[in-house]
Amino acid sequence: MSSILQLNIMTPISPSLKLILNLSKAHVILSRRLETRLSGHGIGYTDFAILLILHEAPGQKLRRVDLAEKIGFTASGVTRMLIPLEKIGLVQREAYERDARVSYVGLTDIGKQIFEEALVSAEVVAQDIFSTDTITTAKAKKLDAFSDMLTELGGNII
Amino acid sequence: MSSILQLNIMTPISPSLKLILNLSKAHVILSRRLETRLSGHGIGYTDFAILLILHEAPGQKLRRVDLAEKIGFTASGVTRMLIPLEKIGLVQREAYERDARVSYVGLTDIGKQIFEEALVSAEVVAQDIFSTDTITTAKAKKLDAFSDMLTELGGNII
DNA sequence: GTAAAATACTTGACATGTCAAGTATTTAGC
DNA sequence: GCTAAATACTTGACATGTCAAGTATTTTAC
Repeated sequence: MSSILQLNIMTPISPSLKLILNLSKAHVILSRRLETRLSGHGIGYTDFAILLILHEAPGQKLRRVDLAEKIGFTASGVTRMLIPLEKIGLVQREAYERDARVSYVGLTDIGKQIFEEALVSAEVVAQDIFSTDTITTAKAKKLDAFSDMLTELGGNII
Repeated sequence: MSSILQLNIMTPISPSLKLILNLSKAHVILSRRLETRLSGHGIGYTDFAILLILHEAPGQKLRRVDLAEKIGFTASGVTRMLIPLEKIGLVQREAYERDARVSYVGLTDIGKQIFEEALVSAEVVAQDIFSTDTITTAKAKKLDAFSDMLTELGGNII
């Protein structure tokens, strides 16, 4: 530091690393926006994701370990997240007779109803975010390429 | 439910909503991967992001409120995250004589050194993630478009 | 068949944030 | 210039996860 004017001459941050950091921030911004809207239905962003995954699953139920893999949590995290959802009756535990280690999580009728109501709100937010007003330079066509990239990066919830 | 075979006939999840959920999962996967590598430098993923933002800031310092906006946290979150970083001497608090409400956070010499070492590790992970092996269909050329989209979605850390 | 390894899940201790409220200081409006 | 509003930051209480370790059950390998 011989110079008083500290110019940032070397900023060797690669585009790849920038992308990862920017993706994290985008997640924070977007999830917060959905969270706000979903709170009107009494559930959070993660709760919504869990309900959605169960809703799309065959028989609307899943092994906890598979749910964990889908949503990107640890098994422990799934156990923790499901506790309040079971308590308010949106999901229920189902034993698996062929393997006593396994317990399935299934969507209840109430859970399905709450999810479908919340989905409407979530879609409003999503459409708002991706309205052509806000997304200008990157056109709607590019959404597919964007989604493909996300999937390759591990983002394959649904 | 009159049918025994429960077909999922209606799955009206829009591409926009899917994209948001997949983006969140991608964040979890990617940040976990970086976190693992950064732990060897004694810092976490968020710590790294904070150090990076400060490193790129003019004078390598920032008001806490501006740091919060950059990283996408609440002001409270920034206060909390900075406590351990101050304690181990990677950042330091700097008073602002023109406004007593404000306190700047600046990178220390040690903080700069640790960051630059951690950056090497982070870049290795980033290059690995975006190596053409893993990213096949979406080519490296598309990274720019992807980054543009992220920026429009609020992902503008750097 | 049985011991060892693997798998599914839970739990205690803790990290990393948020939200609502509070303090201190500055700015704006009259 | 003085009061009210806005801004910057912190703090207590809490939510949402992780990690390491533990339990129970099943599978593998000999």
